[in-house]
Amino acid sequence: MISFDGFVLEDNVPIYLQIIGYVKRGIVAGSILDGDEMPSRRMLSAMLGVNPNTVQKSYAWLEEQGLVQSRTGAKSCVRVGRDTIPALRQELLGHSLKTMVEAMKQMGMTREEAQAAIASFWEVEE
Amino acid sequence: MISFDGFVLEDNVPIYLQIIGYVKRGIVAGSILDGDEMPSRRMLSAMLGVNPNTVQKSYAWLEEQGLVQSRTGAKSCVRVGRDTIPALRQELLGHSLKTMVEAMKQMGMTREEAQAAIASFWEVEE
DNA sequence: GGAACTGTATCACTGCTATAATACAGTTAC
DNA sequence: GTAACTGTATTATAGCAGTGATACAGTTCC
Repeated sequence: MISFDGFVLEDNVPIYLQIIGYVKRGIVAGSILDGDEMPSRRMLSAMLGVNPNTVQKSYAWLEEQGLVQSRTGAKSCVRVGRDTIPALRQELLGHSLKTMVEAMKQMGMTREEAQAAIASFWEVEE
Repeated sequence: MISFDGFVLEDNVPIYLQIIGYVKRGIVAGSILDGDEMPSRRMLSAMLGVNPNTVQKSYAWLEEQGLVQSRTGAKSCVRVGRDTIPALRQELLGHSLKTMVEAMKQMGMTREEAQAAIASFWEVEE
């Protein structure tokens, strides 16, 4: 079952979007596989300390995207199709990079400075 | 006067935070200088197509941080102190990088892949 | 001095996020 | 079959973000 280890709540971003993002990034990374069981809504809400309705909202959204399949009474599970990963990768990376690069450019950073910053920060977090 | 050229509204982020971020990044980049005049609340709200109260909220917040000085009746202007820029640079870069690097790592990317992605994206946006 | 600007303040309203408490229906496992 | 889980649905509440309209006080400039 998906553990949600290392999941930390962030400010200024809706919780349901953070949950959706966590699952999407996990699928891209291969740590979440097709057929994997999601925690139940109630269990995840207890794990994260948020309301069950908030979790339900993110699950419903993931189901609309075809990434999760639910049956009343049974556990929900992940659905990863043939072209799911490339599409998600493009979506996630594109958005992150766009935000990031635009911010760095507006701060007056060069491409070399940006890469150096990434490199040094990468070590610190390791 | 600060032009707010190239400012584009983004989804899922409060507008007043986007305005604050734009000013902060401009100060770090040196495109916004000590003493520069801010557009009036009404003028900027018209330029961005948002409500004057939303702009007022961001200006009030910038004033609390000591980055903007306002006098009733006169134009507000930017205040950049001796250690403002390093502090802002640290704040902005740290937050952006943290979010970005964590997302990339969770997606299973290596440091080399991350830097390559930055590099290729940088060109596209140029 | 007066017109046109500036900042400041207040009220009401909508929509979204999140919480809270239930209720009902279907499944899984013993 | 029954208990304990699952998903689903409903209603109510609170707070924040954002819009809209309006009013008042101080400035700048002719």
